[in-house]
Amino acid sequence: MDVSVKGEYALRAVFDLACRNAPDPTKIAKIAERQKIPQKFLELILSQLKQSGFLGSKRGADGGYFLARPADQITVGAVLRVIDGPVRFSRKPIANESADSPFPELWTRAERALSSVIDRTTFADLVERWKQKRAKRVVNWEI
Amino acid sequence: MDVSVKGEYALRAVFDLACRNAPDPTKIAKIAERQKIPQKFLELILSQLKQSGFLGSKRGADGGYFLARPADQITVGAVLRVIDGPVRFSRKPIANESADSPFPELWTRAERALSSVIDRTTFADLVERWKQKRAKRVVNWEI
DNA sequence: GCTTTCCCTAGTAAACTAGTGGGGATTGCT
DNA sequence: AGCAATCCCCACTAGTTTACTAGGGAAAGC
Repeated sequence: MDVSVKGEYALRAVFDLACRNAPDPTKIAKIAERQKIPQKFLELILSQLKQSGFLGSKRGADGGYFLARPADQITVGAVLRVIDGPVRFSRKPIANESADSPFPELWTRAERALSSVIDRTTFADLVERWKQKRAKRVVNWEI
Repeated sequence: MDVSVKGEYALRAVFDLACRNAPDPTKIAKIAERQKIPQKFLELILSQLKQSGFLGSKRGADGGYFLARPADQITVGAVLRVIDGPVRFSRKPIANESADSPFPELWTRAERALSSVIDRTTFADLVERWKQKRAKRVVNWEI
């Protein structure tokens, strides 16, 4: 019922890349350091995110990872789904289970409510909100 | 990210009791049979639901379990919380984690969306909806 | 007093989580 | 061409959680 550590690492990594929207690649080691993620574990995650089409990479010295699409076309939900599996509220129903129960309908309602949050939030949104928050804090300090 | 089998068993058990709103107790074995739940496992779950105040019980021959409150005062969310733990979308943040991230706010939004579904749905609602669905099906058959 | 029921503690196989380790294969730089 | 930095890939593992099962014990009703 909650997103795994791996899932949160994935989100943080994509967010890190979305923040610096430069086209030049960022090294695994840098992301790992900034986001406090075990490097070897992060390698696994980034590789998976690349396979799924969210990230691109460049090898060799001065290589690294970068967003394969603009940040406003990557949603939190999509990233979570490839890392943590389908975002359900209930578990997958087993085959010959009688559907004669009121719960499946409830689960789809719950999942729709969830999706309406995480599938409408892009990393561009997150970066923007985060910058605004930062700005507000600075203003408060200056008063 | 999804409710456990145990959680679903608990919901089905409470639903079973809510359907027959009789005040006389229902035996574990009956619930287990109707809902296809391993009996010993169900004992564990019912005991937990009693400790949490949802159910009452009566011992001896002709004993069993019953709802401790009317069905319209038991929500799906409340039952799930005592069985599966807090209904979160993200995991509990560790202590010294820098909150300097855009995600906590997103998680609270997701959790609010979820709660708005499961904390507003009572077992009385479920029973009513289920009966209506049944009725509709019968009508269709009669046409 | 005997059975039927709830009640309680412990254990356990399988699956999953959160990593680690060891080495390749590519690329860019000099 | 040589070298170092980087991504890439596969296997392995300690620890935790899940979904149960075993084996009784205690109380209530007939």
